[in-house]
Amino acid sequence: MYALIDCNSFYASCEKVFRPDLTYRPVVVLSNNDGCVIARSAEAKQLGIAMGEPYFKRKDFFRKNRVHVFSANFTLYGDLSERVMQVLTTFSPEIEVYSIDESFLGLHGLPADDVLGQSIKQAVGQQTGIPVSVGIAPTKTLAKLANHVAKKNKAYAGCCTLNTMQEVDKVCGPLPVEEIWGIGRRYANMLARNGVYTIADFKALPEKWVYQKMTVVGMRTYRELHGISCMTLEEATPAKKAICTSRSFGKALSSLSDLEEALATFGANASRKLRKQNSCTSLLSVFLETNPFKDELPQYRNSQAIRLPCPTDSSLVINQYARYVLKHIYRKGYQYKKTGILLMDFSPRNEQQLGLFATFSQPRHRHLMDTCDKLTQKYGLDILKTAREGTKKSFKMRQNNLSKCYTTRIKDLLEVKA
DNA sequence: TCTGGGGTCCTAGGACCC
DNA sequence: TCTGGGGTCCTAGGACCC
Repeated sequence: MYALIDCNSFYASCEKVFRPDLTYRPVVVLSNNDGCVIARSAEAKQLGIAMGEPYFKRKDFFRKNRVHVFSANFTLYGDLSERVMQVLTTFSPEIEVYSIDESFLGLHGLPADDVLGQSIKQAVGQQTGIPVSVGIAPTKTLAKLANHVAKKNKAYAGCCTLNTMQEVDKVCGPLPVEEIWGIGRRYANMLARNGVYTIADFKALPEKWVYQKMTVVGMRTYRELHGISCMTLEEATPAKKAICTSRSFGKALSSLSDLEEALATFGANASRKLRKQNSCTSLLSVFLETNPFKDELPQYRNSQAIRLPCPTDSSLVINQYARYVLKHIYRKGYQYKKTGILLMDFSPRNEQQLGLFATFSQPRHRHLMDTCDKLTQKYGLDILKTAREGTKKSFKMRQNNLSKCYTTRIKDLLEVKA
Protein backbone atom coordinates (compact mmCIF):
# COMPACT_ATOMS: atom_id res chain seq x y z
CA MET A 1 0.00 0.00 0.00
CA TYR A 2 1.03 3.56 -0.74
CA ALA A 3 0.20 6.84 0.93
CA LEU A 4 0.23 10.10 -0.97
CA ILE A 5 0.66 13.13 1.26
CA ASP A 6 -0.09 16.44 -0.43
CA CYS A 7 0.09 19.86 1.20
CA ASN A 8 -3.08 21.94 0.94
CA SER A 9 -2.63 25.20 -1.02
CA PHE A 10 1.06 24.82 -0.24
CA TYR A 11 2.50 28.26 -1.07
CA ALA A 12 -0.46 30.07 0.45
CA SER A 13 -0.19 27.87 3.56
CA CYS A 14 3.54 28.68 3.89
CA GLU A 15 2.74 32.39 3.93
CA LYS A 16 0.04 31.85 6.56
CA VAL A 17 2.38 29.99 8.93
CA PHE A 18 4.16 33.25 9.76
CA ARG A 19 1.09 35.45 9.51
CA PRO A 20 -1.44 34.10 11.98
CA ASP A 21 -3.49 37.25 11.43
CA LEU A 22 -4.30 35.85 7.97
CA THR A 23 -5.48 32.43 9.18
CA TYR A 24 -9.04 32.75 7.85
CA ARG A 25 -8.36 35.38 5.19
CA PRO A 26 -8.16 34.80 1.44
CA VAL A 27 -4.50 34.63 0.39
CA VAL A 28 -3.00 34.27 -3.09
CA VAL A 29 0.61 33.81 -4.20
CA LEU A 30 1.77 35.20 -7.55
CA SER A 31 4.24 33.79 -10.06
CA ASN A 32 7.58 35.48 -10.70
CA ASN A 33 7.23 39.11 -11.78
CA ASP A 34 3.92 39.19 -9.90
CA GLY A 35 2.39 37.81 -13.10
CA CYS A 36 -0.24 35.13 -12.46
CA VAL A 37 -1.95 33.51 -9.51
CA ILE A 38 -0.15 30.24 -8.74
CA ALA A 39 -1.59 29.40 -5.31
CA ARG A 40 -4.83 30.20 -3.53
CA SER A 41 -5.90 29.58 0.04
CA ALA A 42 -9.25 27.82 0.54
CA GLU A 43 -10.90 31.21 1.17
CA ALA A 44 -9.46 32.58 -2.09
CA LYS A 45 -10.72 29.54 -4.02
CA GLN A 46 -14.18 30.16 -2.57
CA LEU A 47 -14.12 33.69 -4.00
CA GLY A 48 -13.83 32.10 -7.44
CA ILE A 49 -10.20 33.06 -8.08
CA ALA A 50 -8.82 30.71 -10.74
CA MET A 51 -5.37 29.19 -11.07
CA GLY A 52 -3.20 31.07 -13.56
CA GLU A 53 -5.26 34.26 -13.68
CA PRO A 54 -3.19 37.33 -14.55
CA TYR A 55 -2.84 39.52 -11.49
CA PHE A 56 -3.39 42.83 -13.30
CA LYS A 57 -6.83 41.68 -14.47
CA ARG A 58 -7.96 40.91 -10.93
CA LYS A 59 -6.26 43.68 -8.96
CA ASP A 60 -9.46 45.60 -8.25
CA PHE A 61 -11.33 42.46 -7.30
CA PHE A 62 -8.55 41.54 -4.85
CA ARG A 63 -8.62 44.97 -3.26
CA LYS A 64 -12.39 44.96 -2.91
CA ASN A 65 -12.46 41.51 -1.34
CA ARG A 66 -9.43 42.18 0.83
CA VAL A 67 -7.47 39.31 -0.69
CA HIS A 68 -3.94 39.25 0.66
CA VAL A 69 -1.38 39.08 -2.15
CA PHE A 70 2.16 37.68 -1.90
CA SER A 71 5.01 37.57 -4.42
CA ALA A 72 6.43 34.05 -4.75
CA ASN A 73 9.08 33.36 -2.07
CA PHE A 74 10.62 30.09 -3.20
CA THR A 75 13.34 30.21 -0.57
CA LEU A 76 10.69 30.02 2.13
CA TYR A 77 8.63 27.32 0.35
CA GLY A 78 11.70 25.17 -0.32
CA ASP A 79 12.74 25.25 3.31
CA LEU A 80 9.27 24.47 4.67
CA SER A 81 8.98 21.67 2.12
CA GLU A 82 12.14 20.04 3.50
CA ARG A 83 10.72 20.25 7.00
CA VAL A 84 7.46 18.60 5.94
CA MET A 85 9.35 15.77 4.21
CA GLN A 86 11.50 15.36 7.31
CA VAL A 87 8.40 14.71 9.42
CA LEU A 88 7.16 12.16 6.86
CA THR A 89 10.36 10.13 7.11
CA THR A 90 9.54 9.48 10.77
CA PHE A 91 6.53 7.42 9.61
CA SER A 92 8.21 5.29 6.92
CA PRO A 93 11.75 4.98 5.62
CA GLU A 94 10.35 4.41 2.11
CA ILE A 95 9.70 7.88 0.74
CA GLU A 96 9.57 9.35 -2.74
CA VAL A 97 9.60 13.13 -2.71
CA TYR A 98 7.49 13.68 -5.81
CA SER A 99 7.33 17.47 -5.87
CA ILE A 100 7.80 20.47 -3.61
CA ASP A 101 4.47 19.77 -1.88
CA GLU A 102 3.83 16.04 -2.13
CA SER A 103 5.41 12.70 -1.29
CA PHE A 104 4.59 9.04 -1.66
CA LEU A 105 5.25 6.77 1.31
CA GLY A 106 5.62 2.99 1.05
CA LEU A 107 3.62 1.40 3.85
CA HIS A 108 5.23 -2.04 4.13
CA GLY A 109 4.46 -3.45 7.55
CA LEU A 110 2.32 -0.49 8.58
CA PRO A 111 -1.44 -0.51 9.16
CA ALA A 112 -2.76 1.18 6.01
CA ASP A 113 -5.81 2.92 7.39
CA ASP A 114 -7.34 6.26 8.34
CA VAL A 115 -5.78 6.12 11.80
CA LEU A 116 -2.32 6.23 10.23
CA GLY A 117 -3.44 8.94 7.81
CA GLN A 118 -4.77 11.11 10.59
CA SER A 119 -1.62 10.76 12.67
CA ILE A 120 0.51 11.82 9.69
CA LYS A 121 -1.73 14.82 9.17
CA GLN A 122 -1.54 15.73 12.82
CA ALA A 123 2.24 15.37 13.10
CA VAL A 124 2.96 17.50 10.01
CA GLY A 125 0.49 20.14 11.15
CA GLN A 126 1.92 20.32 14.64
CA GLN A 127 5.60 20.35 13.63
CA THR A 128 5.47 22.62 10.59
CA GLY A 129 2.13 24.43 10.61
CA ILE A 130 1.32 23.11 7.12
CA PRO A 131 -2.06 21.38 6.56
CA VAL A 132 -1.90 18.20 4.45
CA SER A 133 -4.28 15.66 2.94
CA VAL A 134 -3.57 11.93 2.85
CA GLY A 135 -4.67 9.31 0.33
CA ILE A 136 -3.96 5.61 0.94
CA ALA A 137 -4.43 2.86 -1.69
CA PRO A 138 -2.79 -0.21 -3.32
CA THR A 139 -1.20 1.70 -6.25
CA LYS A 140 0.30 5.15 -6.67
CA THR A 141 -2.37 6.19 -9.17
CA LEU A 142 -5.12 5.12 -6.78
CA ALA A 143 -3.37 6.85 -3.85
CA LYS A 144 -3.43 10.04 -5.94
CA LEU A 145 -7.15 9.60 -6.48
CA ALA A 146 -7.76 8.86 -2.80
CA ASN A 147 -5.91 12.05 -1.97
CA HIS A 148 -8.10 13.99 -4.38
CA VAL A 149 -11.21 12.59 -2.70
CA ALA A 150 -9.83 13.45 0.75
CA LYS A 151 -9.27 17.03 -0.36
CA LYS A 152 -12.61 17.60 -2.06
CA ASN A 153 -15.01 16.01 0.44
CA LYS A 154 -15.21 17.48 3.91
CA ALA A 155 -16.66 14.21 5.23
CA TYR A 156 -13.26 12.52 4.90
CA ALA A 157 -11.55 14.99 7.26
CA GLY A 158 -8.45 15.13 5.07
CA CYS A 159 -7.80 11.41 4.81
CA CYS A 160 -9.16 8.73 2.48
CA THR A 161 -8.22 5.05 2.44
CA LEU A 162 -9.22 2.85 -0.50
CA ASN A 163 -8.52 -0.76 0.43
CA THR A 164 -10.61 -2.78 -1.99
CA MET A 165 -11.64 -2.45 -5.64
CA GLN A 166 -15.27 -2.23 -4.46
CA GLU A 167 -14.41 0.89 -2.48
CA VAL A 168 -12.43 2.32 -5.39
CA ASP A 169 -15.33 1.86 -7.80
CA LYS A 170 -17.89 3.20 -5.39
CA VAL A 171 -15.91 6.32 -4.44
CA CYS A 172 -14.01 7.05 -7.68
CA GLY A 173 -16.16 5.48 -10.40
CA PRO A 174 -18.39 8.54 -10.93
CA LEU A 175 -15.46 11.02 -10.99
CA PRO A 176 -14.50 12.56 -14.36
CA VAL A 177 -11.54 10.93 -16.18
CA GLU A 178 -9.45 14.10 -16.03
CA GLU A 179 -9.02 13.61 -12.29
CA ILE A 180 -6.79 10.62 -13.05
CA TRP A 181 -3.05 11.21 -12.65
CA GLY A 182 -1.63 10.90 -16.18
CA ILE A 183 -4.75 11.99 -18.04
CA GLY A 184 -4.55 15.61 -19.08
CA ARG A 185 -6.75 17.80 -21.22
CA ARG A 186 -5.83 16.25 -24.56
CA TYR A 187 -6.52 12.68 -23.53
CA ALA A 188 -9.67 13.76 -21.68
CA ASN A 189 -10.95 15.32 -24.94
CA MET A 190 -10.01 12.26 -26.95
CA LEU A 191 -11.77 10.01 -24.45
CA ALA A 192 -14.87 12.23 -24.43
CA ARG A 193 -15.04 11.95 -28.24
CA ASN A 194 -15.15 8.20 -27.70
CA GLY A 195 -17.90 8.37 -25.11
CA VAL A 196 -15.64 7.94 -22.08
CA TYR A 197 -16.42 10.48 -19.38
CA THR A 198 -15.99 8.89 -15.96
CA ILE A 199 -13.38 6.76 -14.29
CA ALA A 200 -15.83 3.87 -14.40
CA ASP A 201 -16.15 4.35 -18.21
CA PHE A 202 -12.36 4.33 -18.55
CA LYS A 203 -11.91 1.22 -16.42
CA ALA A 204 -14.48 -0.60 -18.56
CA LEU A 205 -12.50 -0.08 -21.80
CA PRO A 206 -10.64 -3.00 -23.40
CA GLU A 207 -6.95 -2.81 -22.41
CA LYS A 208 -5.84 -3.14 -26.03
CA TRP A 209 -7.81 -0.07 -27.06
CA VAL A 210 -6.14 1.95 -24.29
CA TYR A 211 -2.72 0.75 -25.46
CA GLN A 212 -3.41 1.66 -29.07
CA LYS A 213 -4.73 5.13 -28.28
CA MET A 214 -2.56 6.07 -25.33
CA THR A 215 0.65 4.01 -25.65
CA VAL A 216 2.19 2.07 -22.79
CA VAL A 217 1.94 5.11 -20.55
CA GLY A 218 -1.86 5.06 -20.74
CA MET A 219 -1.91 1.33 -20.27
CA ARG A 220 0.10 1.58 -17.07
CA THR A 221 -2.42 4.08 -15.74
CA TYR A 222 -5.25 1.76 -16.75
CA ARG A 223 -3.71 -1.19 -14.90
CA GLU A 224 -2.95 0.88 -11.83
CA LEU A 225 -6.64 1.86 -11.68
CA HIS A 226 -7.46 -1.84 -11.67
CA GLY A 227 -5.21 -2.31 -8.67
CA ILE A 228 -2.18 -3.71 -10.52
CA SER A 229 0.87 -1.79 -9.38
CA CYS A 230 2.99 -0.65 -12.35
CA MET A 231 4.84 2.26 -10.79
CA THR A 232 7.32 1.67 -8.03
CA LEU A 233 8.51 4.05 -5.37
CA GLU A 234 11.48 6.03 -6.64
CA GLU A 235 13.36 6.78 -3.50
CA ALA A 236 16.57 8.16 -4.98
CA THR A 237 16.01 11.35 -6.93
CA PRO A 238 17.56 10.69 -10.34
CA ALA A 239 19.95 13.31 -11.68
CA LYS A 240 18.38 15.75 -14.12
CA LYS A 241 18.90 15.16 -17.83
CA ALA A 242 18.46 18.80 -18.68
CA ILE A 243 18.70 21.99 -16.66
CA CYS A 244 17.02 25.20 -17.70
CA THR A 245 17.19 28.67 -16.16
CA SER A 246 15.11 31.45 -17.64
CA ARG A 247 13.17 34.46 -16.42
CA SER A 248 10.90 37.09 -17.82
CA PHE A 249 12.26 40.55 -17.11
CA GLY A 250 10.55 43.11 -14.89
CA LYS A 251 10.56 45.42 -17.90
CA ALA A 252 11.40 44.94 -21.57
CA LEU A 253 15.08 45.22 -22.58
CA SER A 254 16.47 46.08 -25.98
CA SER A 255 20.26 46.47 -25.65
CA LEU A 256 22.58 43.54 -26.12
CA SER A 257 24.58 44.44 -23.02
CA ASP A 258 21.49 44.29 -20.77
CA LEU A 259 20.59 40.91 -22.23
CA GLU A 260 24.15 39.70 -21.70
CA GLU A 261 23.96 40.58 -18.02
CA ALA A 262 20.70 38.70 -17.65
CA LEU A 263 21.92 35.65 -19.53
CA ALA A 264 25.21 35.57 -17.57
CA THR A 265 23.20 35.55 -14.34
CA PHE A 266 20.99 32.71 -15.59
CA GLY A 267 24.03 30.84 -16.92
CA ALA A 268 25.78 31.07 -13.55
CA ASN A 269 22.62 29.82 -11.87
CA ALA A 270 22.22 26.87 -14.26
CA SER A 271 25.92 25.99 -13.83
CA ARG A 272 25.52 25.91 -10.05
CA LYS A 273 22.59 23.51 -10.40
CA LEU A 274 24.74 21.40 -12.71
CA ARG A 275 27.64 21.24 -10.23
CA LYS A 276 25.25 20.44 -7.41
CA GLN A 277 24.29 17.17 -9.10
CA ASN A 278 27.92 16.45 -10.12
CA SER A 279 27.29 16.61 -13.84
CA CYS A 280 29.07 18.22 -16.77
CA THR A 281 27.29 19.50 -19.86
CA SER A 282 28.40 19.26 -23.47
CA LEU A 283 25.47 20.87 -25.25
CA LEU A 284 23.85 24.18 -24.46
CA SER A 285 21.06 26.18 -25.99
CA VAL A 286 20.16 29.85 -25.59
CA PHE A 287 16.79 31.38 -26.36
CA LEU A 288 15.51 34.91 -26.60
CA GLU A 289 12.01 36.29 -27.08
CA THR A 290 9.87 39.41 -27.17
CA ASN A 291 6.56 39.71 -25.30
CA PRO A 292 4.02 37.53 -27.15
CA PHE A 293 1.12 39.33 -25.42
CA LYS A 294 1.97 42.60 -27.14
CA ASP A 295 0.37 42.16 -30.56
CA GLU A 296 1.15 45.71 -31.59
CA LEU A 297 4.93 45.33 -31.19
CA PRO A 298 7.16 43.56 -33.73
CA GLN A 299 7.73 40.01 -32.50
CA TYR A 300 10.90 37.96 -32.62
CA ARG A 301 11.98 34.74 -31.00
CA ASN A 302 14.88 32.49 -31.67
CA SER A 303 17.06 29.86 -30.09
CA GLN A 304 20.22 28.09 -31.00
CA ALA A 305 22.24 25.24 -29.58
CA ILE A 306 25.99 24.84 -29.52
CA ARG A 307 28.12 21.81 -28.77
CA LEU A 308 31.05 22.38 -26.39
CA PRO A 309 34.53 21.07 -27.28
CA CYS A 310 34.49 18.96 -24.12
CA PRO A 311 32.13 18.53 -21.16
CA THR A 312 32.34 21.21 -18.47
CA ASP A 313 30.65 22.49 -15.33
CA SER A 314 32.47 25.81 -15.27
CA SER A 315 30.27 28.91 -15.12
CA LEU A 316 32.96 30.78 -17.02
CA VAL A 317 33.10 28.40 -19.96
CA ILE A 318 29.34 27.93 -20.09
CA ASN A 319 28.76 31.67 -20.09
CA GLN A 320 31.44 32.25 -22.70
CA TYR A 321 29.62 29.98 -25.13
CA ALA A 322 26.19 31.22 -24.09
CA ARG A 323 27.24 34.78 -24.83
CA TYR A 324 28.57 33.74 -28.23
CA VAL A 325 25.20 32.18 -29.11
CA LEU A 326 23.26 35.17 -27.77
CA LYS A 327 25.22 37.52 -30.00
CA HIS A 328 24.38 35.28 -32.90
CA ILE A 329 20.61 35.27 -32.40
CA TYR A 330 20.25 38.85 -31.12
CA ARG A 331 18.59 41.32 -33.49
CA LYS A 332 18.56 45.05 -32.90
CA GLY A 333 15.32 46.97 -32.59
CA TYR A 334 13.15 44.59 -30.56
CA GLN A 335 11.74 44.86 -27.04
CA TYR A 336 12.85 41.63 -25.39
CA LYS A 337 10.97 40.14 -22.48
CA LYS A 338 12.73 36.89 -21.76
CA THR A 339 15.93 34.96 -22.27
CA GLY A 340 17.22 31.70 -20.92
CA ILE A 341 19.76 28.92 -21.10
CA LEU A 342 19.24 25.17 -21.40
CA LEU A 343 22.02 22.72 -20.51
CA MET A 344 21.86 19.21 -21.99
CA ASP A 345 23.82 16.06 -22.74
CA PHE A 346 25.27 15.42 -19.30
CA SER A 347 28.05 13.15 -18.17
CA PRO A 348 29.23 12.42 -14.62
CA ARG A 349 31.75 14.89 -13.26
CA ASN A 350 34.29 12.25 -12.29
CA GLU A 351 34.30 10.44 -15.64
CA GLN A 352 35.56 13.13 -17.97
CA GLN A 353 37.36 12.56 -21.22
CA LEU A 354 39.63 15.53 -21.82
CA GLY A 355 39.27 17.16 -25.20
CA LEU A 356 42.32 17.13 -27.45
CA PHE A 357 41.53 20.60 -28.72
CA ALA A 358 39.97 22.06 -25.55
CA THR A 359 40.86 25.70 -25.12
CA PHE A 360 40.21 25.74 -21.39
CA SER A 361 41.96 23.91 -18.63
CA GLN A 362 39.65 21.57 -16.73
CA PRO A 363 41.62 21.24 -13.47
CA ARG A 364 42.08 24.98 -13.07
CA HIS A 365 38.40 25.73 -13.67
CA ARG A 366 37.38 22.96 -11.35
CA HIS A 367 39.47 24.37 -8.55
CA LEU A 368 38.12 27.85 -9.11
CA MET A 369 34.48 26.71 -9.21
CA ASP A 370 34.88 24.63 -6.05
CA THR A 371 36.26 27.64 -4.24
CA CYS A 372 33.48 29.90 -5.51
CA ASP A 373 30.81 27.40 -4.45
CA LYS A 374 32.28 27.11 -0.98
CA LEU A 375 32.30 30.87 -0.56
CA THR A 376 28.77 31.42 -1.84
CA GLN A 377 27.44 28.57 0.26
CA LYS A 378 28.87 30.15 3.35
CA TYR A 379 28.28 33.84 2.69
CA GLY A 380 25.43 33.92 0.18
CA LEU A 381 25.21 34.32 -3.58
CA ASP A 382 25.80 38.06 -3.47
CA ILE A 383 29.31 37.70 -2.12
CA LEU A 384 30.89 36.59 -5.40
CA LYS A 385 29.89 36.91 -9.03
CA THR A 386 31.48 36.98 -12.44
CA ALA A 387 31.83 40.50 -13.82
CA ARG A 388 29.59 39.57 -16.75
CA GLU A 389 26.64 39.26 -14.41
CA GLY A 390 26.95 42.99 -13.85
CA THR A 391 25.53 45.16 -11.10
CA LYS A 392 22.76 47.02 -12.96
CA LYS A 393 20.22 44.22 -12.80
CA SER A 394 18.02 46.02 -15.29
CA PHE A 395 16.25 42.68 -15.81
CA LYS A 396 15.26 42.18 -12.20
CA MET A 397 11.81 40.82 -11.40
CA ARG A 398 8.91 42.71 -9.98
CA GLN A 399 8.30 41.42 -6.48
CA ASN A 400 6.20 44.00 -4.72
CA ASN A 401 4.73 41.80 -2.02
CA LEU A 402 7.60 39.56 -0.99
CA SER A 403 7.48 38.06 2.50
CA LYS A 404 10.59 37.51 4.61
CA CYS A 405 12.82 34.44 4.59
CA TYR A 406 11.78 33.60 8.14
CA THR A 407 13.57 30.28 8.31
CA THR A 408 16.71 30.80 6.25
CA ARG A 409 18.00 34.31 6.95
CA ILE A 410 19.08 35.41 10.41
CA LYS A 411 17.98 39.00 10.04
CA ASP A 412 14.49 37.87 8.99
CA LEU A 413 13.85 35.90 12.19
CA LEU A 414 10.56 36.71 13.84
CA GLU A 415 10.88 38.75 17.03
CA VAL A 416 8.90 37.99 20.15
CA LYS A 417 8.05 41.18 21.98
CA ALA A 418 7.17 41.27 25.64
C1' DT B 1 1.72 49.06 -17.08
C1' DC B 2 0.92 44.20 -15.97
C1' DT B 3 0.35 37.41 -18.63
C1' DG B 4 5.64 31.78 -14.67
C1' DG B 5 9.21 28.36 -14.73
C1' DG B 6 10.58 24.32 -14.52
C1' DG B 7 10.74 19.04 -15.91
C1' DT B 8 9.70 13.70 -17.87
C1' DC B 9 8.53 9.93 -21.07
C1' DC B 10 7.11 7.77 -25.53
C1' DT B 11 6.76 7.18 -30.62
C1' DA B 12 7.78 7.57 -35.41
C1' DG B 13 10.73 8.32 -39.03
C1' DG B 14 15.12 9.06 -41.20
C1' DA B 15 20.00 8.29 -41.63
C1' DC B 16 23.51 5.34 -40.90
C1' DC B 17 26.24 0.96 -39.43
C1' DC B 18 27.55 -4.20 -39.98
C1' DT C 1 16.71 -14.94 -60.65
C1' DC C 2 16.64 -14.08 -55.89
C1' DT C 3 17.77 -8.68 -52.14
C1' DG C 4 17.89 -10.08 -44.62
C1' DG C 5 18.22 -9.17 -40.19
C1' DG C 6 19.96 -6.98 -36.85
C1' DG C 7 21.32 -2.55 -34.53
C1' DT C 8 22.25 2.86 -33.04
C1' DC C 9 21.58 7.75 -32.93
C1' DC C 10 19.10 11.88 -33.74
C1' DT C 11 15.10 14.91 -34.20
C1' DA C 12 10.45 16.40 -33.98
C1' DG C 13 6.19 16.10 -32.08
C1' DG C 14 2.89 14.89 -28.67
C1' DA C 15 1.45 13.74 -24.28
C1' DC C 16 1.89 14.47 -19.29
C1' DC C 17 3.42 16.40 -14.37
C1' DC C 18 4.25 20.07 -10.53
